[in-house]
Formats: sequence, structure tokens, C-alpha cells
Amino acid sequence: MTESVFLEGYDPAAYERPSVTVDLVLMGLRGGRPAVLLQERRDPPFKKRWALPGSFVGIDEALESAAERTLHEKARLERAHLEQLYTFGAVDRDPRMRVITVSWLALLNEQDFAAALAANPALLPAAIDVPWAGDAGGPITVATPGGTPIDLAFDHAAILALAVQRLRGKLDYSEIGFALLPELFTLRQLQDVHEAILGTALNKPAFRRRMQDRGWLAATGTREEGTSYRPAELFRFQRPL
Amino acid sequence: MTESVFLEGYDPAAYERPSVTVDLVLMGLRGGRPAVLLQERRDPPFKKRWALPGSFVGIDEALESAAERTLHEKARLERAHLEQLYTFGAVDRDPRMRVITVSWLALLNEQDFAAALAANPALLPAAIDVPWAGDAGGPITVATPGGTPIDLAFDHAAILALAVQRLRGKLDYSEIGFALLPELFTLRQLQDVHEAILGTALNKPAFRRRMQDRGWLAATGTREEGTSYRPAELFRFQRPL
DNA sequence: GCAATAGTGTCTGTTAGACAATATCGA
DNA sequence: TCGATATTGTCTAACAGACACTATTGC
Repeated sequence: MTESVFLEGYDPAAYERPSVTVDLVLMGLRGGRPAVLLQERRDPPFKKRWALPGSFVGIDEALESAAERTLHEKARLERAHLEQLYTFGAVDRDPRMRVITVSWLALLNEQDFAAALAANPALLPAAIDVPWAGDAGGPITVATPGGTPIDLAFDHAAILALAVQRLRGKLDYSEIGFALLPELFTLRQLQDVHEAILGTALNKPAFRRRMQDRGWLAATGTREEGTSYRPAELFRFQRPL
Repeated sequence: MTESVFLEGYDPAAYERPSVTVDLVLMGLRGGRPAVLLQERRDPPFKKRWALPGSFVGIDEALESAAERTLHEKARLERAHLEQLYTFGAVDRDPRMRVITVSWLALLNEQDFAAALAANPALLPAAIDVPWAGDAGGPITVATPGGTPIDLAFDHAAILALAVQRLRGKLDYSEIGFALLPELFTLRQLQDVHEAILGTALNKPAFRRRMQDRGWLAATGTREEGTSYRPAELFRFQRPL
């Protein structure tokens, strides 16, 4: 491991290395509205500002493991849909030192979202406002449950925006939406999730047809209970074929 | 910058930091077939094996800048479509030490591809075989111009596979395909590019309509020259609206 | 029966693929 | 004129949105 071992004679030992972190966008639905779990910064920079939960990547830890560990440490959850978003590496994104962060999207269903909040009351379930604004989607904003707008620390607003954009883009053609639902759900609940994420109303028959045609829905034969009207059938997600 | 400045009291100075690199998938077309520029490794590990061109990220260098610098150092190109793909961080992806790599897709048109090759003859223009294999796309393989299969170094086969997948996925609905064409091009050339990347034939009238409807094509009024048949109109890419 | 929502059927406009007809160039 | 390819027109099948109709539950 001396000089010239590396690409083009570059000696890595002679160069300063950046810190690498993972940051998690813990998204879910709260009362049917999109929300994200934030953490208040205790120290400068951005002291007392809200930030995405994150942590440093250990030297013997895979990126995915670091994301999973962070999910467990911050939200006390064992499992969630976890997918890498993008890596942010502007030189001055952290004023203290060079930090490159690998951002991840974590999707929680309503129950897991509430459980995470209960397990770690320091987390804030911030509401995400997703204006429809055409197909590209307008600028997204975050606010406290009380409605006060939040100005996120670091470049976390950009990370969150990317998370929402990714989720929206994959919602219709991928299985990603089911990560926001419980094991058993009705078609109406599925549509509600899609509408909440997209910020727009969807056509009911067309939506049902699409989802059925995708082969994602396994009928359970059981129905929801406790309604004062006709109870809807409960479905379970199944991978096609 | 003392202890407890960081998230959750983590002291970064006390922890070993990983090296961070950028790796470039320099893709283009060579004789109408998808190709990628590779570099032979001079030293272990993977000595004499082919790898994606890459370099270490400087401590005062943004990720994107590192990618651009690498593009310039390895291919002597000033500009190209450059987009971040994914960050690979398995612990043992480099047997010597911990290296996290941020991979990038760089798209070159046929002329730039040839120029890069001329400027750096150490690069190998490897052919990418893209079987159609349904919509998801089958396993992609790389081979020398002579046809000998190439087993890429490190996890670079996975990076390349992701690059092809990304390119394919975005081809139809984004402007990405134009990065593989010269300033002026005919509709047939555009269709050829799409067919080469997708590995399948496309319907001509439908393809033309789609591209026109996207608002991407600006007619120039001029026509190609030197054909022995009816010359096609030359178009220029224009951003819609 | 009534209110409310689940679930379905049908019409219509849009879009892609198939196919073929017409246009235009060099030789 | 012919050969080759550009360019356009038309038919049809697939699909989404709109809308309305039927079904089923608790009260």
C-alpha cells in the first residue's frame, strides 16, 4: 500500500480524507398527510435548527449497514423500505469540515411512524406540503405540526425535495407505495396514499384497474370492520408472478 | 470543533475516515454500438484487469468537480452529460482499504468518444452487449473490440450495469439521448441511438411522433448532404418551451 | 328505506403500433 | 426513369379519464 499502488500513481495516504455520513429521510403518513421525522440540532452549526437524522459511517461498516443502524438508533425500527437517494458533497455543506453525505429514503407506514415517534420523542413529525403544481411538482415546504414553517439545517431541504420527487416518480410504476401501508389494506387506503403523496386527486376506476393489472394485489376474502357503510375488501401486497 | 459538536456526541476526529473516489462510466456509441471507455489497472489488486476510470476526491473538491476533473484528465474532454449514478460502499469492495466510490454516468457523442480515445490511447473502447430480454433488460456483458469478454475489476460490472439501466430508463422520457448525438442530427440517427441503447427495433412513425410531441426537436431547414437517396432534414435539440 | 361508500360498466379521447402511401433525392 | 430512403396518413388496439350505475353495509 505504498505510492503508485493506486490509480495513476495517486497515494491516498498522503491526502486528507473526508468524513462520510448517512442522512435519512424518514417519511411516512400522519393523519393521512405526508410527514418526515426531524431531529433538533443541539450544537452549532445550525444550532436549534431541524435536521434529518444521520450518523457517521464506520470504517468497517457498509453504507447500507450505516443507514440501517441509523434507522434503528434514531427510530428504533428494525425494518423499513430503505433506498439510496443521492450523495451530496459540496465542499462547504458543513462549515466545520468536509463531510460527504449519502442520503437515504426510509418509508414507514402509519403505525411504524407513530412507533418511531413514541420511541424517540425528540423527533419532530414535520408536515410536508406537496403542492401539485403540474407534473414536475412545485417547491415543497416543511412545517411543524402546529404549522410553523421550518428552515432545515445544512442542505437538508434539497435532500428532502429529492426524496419527495423520487417517491412521486416511482409511486405509480413501482411497489414503493405499499411501504406506506399496513399488511392489510383496502383499495381506498391505497388510493389515499397515492393521492397524499402526489397532492392530487385520482380517478377511482382507473386507479383500481391499474393496480389490479400490475398484479400487486392479492385479495384476502376478508373485509374491513366497524364501518357504518359497505365494508371494503382487504388486500395484501404480492410481488407479481 | 471539539467533542459533542457533532450529531449525538460523535467525535469524528477520533474515527478513521474512508477514502472517497469517483468512478466514471464513459459511455458512447462506436460504429453505432454502445461502448464504454476502460482503463487497464497497472497494479494490484486486479492488476491487468480493466476498470472504470476514476480518481480520488480532493478534500477541497466537490463531488461533481471531481467527476469533471476526472473526465478531463482521462478523456481530455471539457464537457459531457454527467450525472450521478449511485454510491457504492461495501466494506471489502477494495481489498486494500476502505474506499467508497460515487459513480457517474458520462455520455459522449460519437465524435467526443473518438476524440477521447485519440487523446488517451491507453483507454479501451469496450463494446457493451445489451440484450433485449424483455423490458427489464438482461445481464449486460462487456467485450474488447476483438470480441473477448471482459471481467471488470472491483464492483465495476455492477456500476456499468446500473449505468445502462439508468440510461435505458430515462431514454424515452428525458433529454438524455441527445447527449449521444452531434449538434445536428436526423430523426433516423436519433432513432438509431435509441435502438442501439435499448437493443430493440422501434416503430418509425410512432417514434417520430413521440419525439416531435415532446417539443425537443427544432427543425433547421437544412438537410444532410452526400446521400445517394433523399436527404433527411437536420434537427437540433431544443429544450421544450 | 336511507345514507354512505364499495365496486363495476360504459363511453370517449388519446396514444402507440402496424402498414402503406407519397415525396424527394442521386444516378 | 429507378432505387433508396424520408416523411406522412390512416386504421386499429390498448388504455386512461369521466361519469354513472349497481351493490352492500349499518342504522
